Amino acid sequence: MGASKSSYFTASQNELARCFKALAHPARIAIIAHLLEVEACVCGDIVEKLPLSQPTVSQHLRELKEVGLIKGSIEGNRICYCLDKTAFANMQHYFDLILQHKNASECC
Amino acid sequence: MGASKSSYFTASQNELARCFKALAHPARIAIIAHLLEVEACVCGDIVEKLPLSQPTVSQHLRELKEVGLIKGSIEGNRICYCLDKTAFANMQHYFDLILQHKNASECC
DNA sequence: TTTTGTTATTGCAATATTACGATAAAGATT
DNA sequence: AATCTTTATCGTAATATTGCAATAACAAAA
Repeated sequence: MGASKSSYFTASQNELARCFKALAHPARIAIIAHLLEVEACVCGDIVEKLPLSQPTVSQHLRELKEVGLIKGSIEGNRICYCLDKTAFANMQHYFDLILQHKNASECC
Repeated sequence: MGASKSSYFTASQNELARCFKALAHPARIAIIAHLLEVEACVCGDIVEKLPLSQPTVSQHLRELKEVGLIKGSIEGNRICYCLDKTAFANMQHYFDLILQHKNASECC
């Protein structure tokens, strides 16, 4: 019955899926787009930009942070978030591997 | 309430999230890995390789097909699946854009 | 035509995600 | 200290995903 048999797959397959899952919501795509554009990346700014409540944004930020796509540093009262491009580079590598793979896969 | 306010976001944000969602499960990562390795890409082969039932694999294949990451062609009785590398190239472009973006984002 | 083989679909139970009000936590301000 | 500001967490309702048995659909084989 139901939901996620992650123990059946390899660690790297689970990890990769976990990273993609972090990107699998438009709000988190929007957060990333915003962090890419602005210099000041205070959490409150993101809440204002998105049509979502503060707790919901905070939850999305946590999911992005948990897979390492963003970092947050405490600045007194506030928290400054920004992208960690290393994590994005790691994910890009997955597509490199697929696209560089020479096979006859285009059989259909 | 709950679950998905996709109407609040742009079409491209929703589309991108939808593609990432297709990759957000280890079984689908495993299917892609298998299609990359083998020449013969008959559906039944995938079912044998994965620790999941035939209906479950069929459902995962449909999700991959719906976002264009794989294609399926009918071969008499069977269906031959393979990767569509164009779709992967499109997704890779997202990471290109982020990584090429010159900003002071590393503020944390 | 009946049977067999292969894949898709349906229906449903278990689990996960999403969203937010309420509230907690903690630094800043008065 | 009391209050304000900012962010995180808890609790919970609504919705989505996952997995599979049962079954349908359909071509191939007998």
